[in-house]
Parts: sequence; structure tokens; C-alpha cells
Amino acid sequence: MSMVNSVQSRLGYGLKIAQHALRKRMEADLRPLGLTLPQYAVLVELENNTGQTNADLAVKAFITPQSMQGVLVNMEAAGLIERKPDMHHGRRQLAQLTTKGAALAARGHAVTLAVENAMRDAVAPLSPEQASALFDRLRGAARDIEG
Amino acid sequence: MSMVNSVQSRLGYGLKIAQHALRKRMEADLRPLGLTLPQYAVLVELENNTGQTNADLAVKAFITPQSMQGVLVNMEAAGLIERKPDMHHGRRQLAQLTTKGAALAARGHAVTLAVENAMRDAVAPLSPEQASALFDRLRGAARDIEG
DNA sequence: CAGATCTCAGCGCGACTGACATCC
DNA sequence: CGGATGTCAGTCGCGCTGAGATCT
Repeated sequence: MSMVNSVQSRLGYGLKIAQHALRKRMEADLRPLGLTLPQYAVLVELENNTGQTNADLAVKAFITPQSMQGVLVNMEAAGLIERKPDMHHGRRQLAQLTTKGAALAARGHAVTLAVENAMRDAVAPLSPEQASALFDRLRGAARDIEG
Repeated sequence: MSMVNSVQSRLGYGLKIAQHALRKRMEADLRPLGLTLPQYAVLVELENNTGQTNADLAVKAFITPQSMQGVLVNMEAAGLIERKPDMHHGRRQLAQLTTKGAALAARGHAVTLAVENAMRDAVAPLSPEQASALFDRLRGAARDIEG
């Protein structure tokens, strides 16, 4: 009995190629704008809720504060965001979009529309109930794997 | 209508968290052995088919030859693999496991058994037909996304 | 004190560009 | 010769760990 054909290995492989395709496609779409995937994620997050700390943004992106720190340093150097000390809290740095950052976020939305459409095509043959079941299955897999 | 609740965004989010959980879990399991995820993948691949080139291994791992080159340099320095020039082809370097590498591969299999079990639990409530449908759905999503 | 936050240093991975060697 | 393939070198960004400093 070959391990590569077992049910759990097929699920792992399926997860890998699907998420890999999604990531590669978005990176390719955003590259012409000079944006990386985590940078675009930060732009979107600050667009929805301005004035967040490094630690806040790290939690949203599922990465460590140290990793997000490097991303924010690059984005500030590129003029996409500003970080201003919190008046009421000594060490906190609140990040917000610059005019340039907001404009790039809008262009990013336009560029990733095609990917959104591809995702819709992927779930198009499913009924709303089946689509929700697929989502719940992925959530459940993540929970089981985390132990 | 909120975009974060749309069907395609839910699928993208589900893919992200499930694959993220799988990767993090395997990294954590392999770290005590001094192995990274791509290193373990190379060990498994060479275990199944010895004497492969850098370019061969890169294709299997879905990364560029340049990226795989860095991985193999580290593994050769750690004594996990050997690379010997192909007699019949001037520039090719054929990689094979060392005794140390083969032993670490075996330990890696033992350590990742728990993750395999967690994956089985994730698909346990599904019938074989439903599990295959889930796999096909992920493959189809990857195909749609690639365009 | 403990907890939260930010920062710096080092390492490995993965991408990219550019260059060179080799094979057909 | 020219095209395809394989390797090597340099640079960049991401993500991790470890450690330290500062503020509540």
C-alpha cells in the first residue's frame, strides 16, 4: 500500500498545490506594482482599520511581530505607511496609510480581481450549502492538525 | 455586502489556515531533529529515487532550481547528502543520501506520523467518495487559479 | 514583579537577475 | 552556430528564533 495514495496524503497534497497556486498567482499580479503579498495584506488591513500596532498586524497576518517588523520597516521606507508614537502609550507605534499607500491599495484591488473571479469559478459548481461545507472542512482540518 | 464574507474569500481563507496549520505542525515536529521542511522533502524524494539532479528535485518541490541549490548546499555541508558528477553528462550533479541522511529520513517518518494521523482524523467523517471529491475540488481550484 | 511592545542580530528559504558551462 | 539545460553568484524580502530594552 503506497503512502502517496493514502487519503491523508492526498489531502495534504491538495492543500499544498491549491494554496501554492493561489499564492503564486497573487504574487505575480502584485509584482508589477512593486508590492509583495504581505505588504498588500498590510495595506488592506490598514484600509479597513487605521492606526494599528505592529503586534496587531502580526496577529492578523498569522506571523510573528519580528517578521511583521521587517515588513513595516520596508513599507515605511517605501513611503506606503507612516508610524507615529501613541500619545497615551510610550512604546506603541500606530501605523496608517499614506496617500501613496492608499493609492497602491486601490490598484492592488483592481489587479487581484481576476484571482477573485478564478476563486469564484472554483466554487461555482457548488451549492451555497456545499461551499459552506467545504469551508468548514478546511477549518476542521486546520483544527485537527494543530492538535 | 462585505467582501471578507464572500464565497471566494472564504475559500482563500480556508486554504490559508489549513495549509498554514499543516506547515507549522510539520516544522515543529522536524525541528528537534535539526531538519527543515524542504530538507525533509528532499530526503523523502531521494529515498524514493536516488541519484537526482538539482533541477529534478526543484521540480518535485515546486521551487526554482536556484532555491533548491541553496537547500542542497546546506544539506551537503550537514553531511545528509552527497553530490557526485554524472559520468555521462559534464555538468550534472547527482545527489544521493548518506548513511546519516538515510537515518534522519527514518526518524523524520516516525516523527511525522502524528501529523498523518491528524490528517486522517480530518477526513474520517467523510466517505471515500466524499474524500475524493474534496481532493478533486482542491485540484480544480488550483487549476482555475492558475488561469 | 509580570505582561505587553518594540527593536536588533542571525539564519534558512525562496524569489529574482545575470553569468557561465555543457549538451544536442 | 544556436537553443536548451544545469549550475553558480549576488541581492532582496519573508519568517523564524533568540535576546535585549522600554513602558504599563
